[in-house]
Amino acid sequence: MTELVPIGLAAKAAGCKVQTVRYYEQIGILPEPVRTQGNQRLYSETDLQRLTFIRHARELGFPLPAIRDLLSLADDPKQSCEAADAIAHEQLEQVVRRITHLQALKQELEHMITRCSGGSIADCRVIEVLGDHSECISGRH
Amino acid sequence: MTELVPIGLAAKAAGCKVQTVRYYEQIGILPEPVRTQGNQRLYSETDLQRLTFIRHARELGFPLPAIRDLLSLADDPKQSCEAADAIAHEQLEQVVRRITHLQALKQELEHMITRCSGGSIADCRVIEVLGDHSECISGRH
DNA sequence: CTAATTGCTACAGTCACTGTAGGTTCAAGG
DNA sequence: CCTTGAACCTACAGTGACTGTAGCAATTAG
Repeated sequence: MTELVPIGLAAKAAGCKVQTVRYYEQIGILPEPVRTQGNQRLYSETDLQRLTFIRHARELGFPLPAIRDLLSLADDPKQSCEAADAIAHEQLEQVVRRITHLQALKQELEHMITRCSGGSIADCRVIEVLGDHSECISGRH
Repeated sequence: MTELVPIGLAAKAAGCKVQTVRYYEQIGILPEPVRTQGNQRLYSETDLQRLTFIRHARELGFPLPAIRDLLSLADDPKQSCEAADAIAHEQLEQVVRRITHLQALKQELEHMITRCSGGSIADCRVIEVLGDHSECISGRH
């Protein structure tokens, strides 16, 4: 008999909440696990690996549909690696795009903040800049 | 008579969808505008300014509750600038935190991708790394 | 005058969970 | 054996910030 763990321990091992594990089962990316006589879920080592895979991918920002694709690739080891590689590249591009976007925001926020001299709202640069797009550093997004 | 514009033009001017404008009214951060006899919304210059303010703040990543606060500050020009400044600083911190996080993700994705040699799934590094936390560059997040 | 566009309300759906209510099961201590 | 308390169960509502849809009514251009 291999070790079977209840949902609480499975969630803890994967670093997520109990509800999240049930949610993954509900949307069909985690298989329905074995149950006790009392109807409580018991997860096998394989189940835990799959859950860990999902959580790790989520932490890397992969959306669930992409993870679904990755899992079905992982389930079929004879398939080419290309598809998985493409998904990872797509995700990397997304991350790079988001970083670029956030760095522009950072610039603009810093610009806004340094111009605020700390008087009353009437001459607050933060409020003013927000109300006037022409004061943007980089123009329209 | 000042220029009053229908919702479509207001949305276009602010760079958002018509539904978004109605949504802002619904949650109470845009006032109910004047209507035509036929019950269609007409926006004044003041309304447009407020909408632009909201959109600009949203583009900078401010959440709506923060924008609500900024607006009530902006509505009362005698108040101190401090509160607005604090909200902007908070937002800047958030952005910086997100950039840091995304840069770590970028590292890990790149690491994962460069190790993928392009064979079959059986020895795909992308799949493997996702399934095994110990291969992370930076350990647990 | 008519057709196309734009507008209206009300509501459901998105993503990836998270929280809640009201109950049941399990493991440990007495 | 019994009880207590933690962990579990289902089912459903809520989050944020919109977005989409259905089924109409009003407006505008030709």
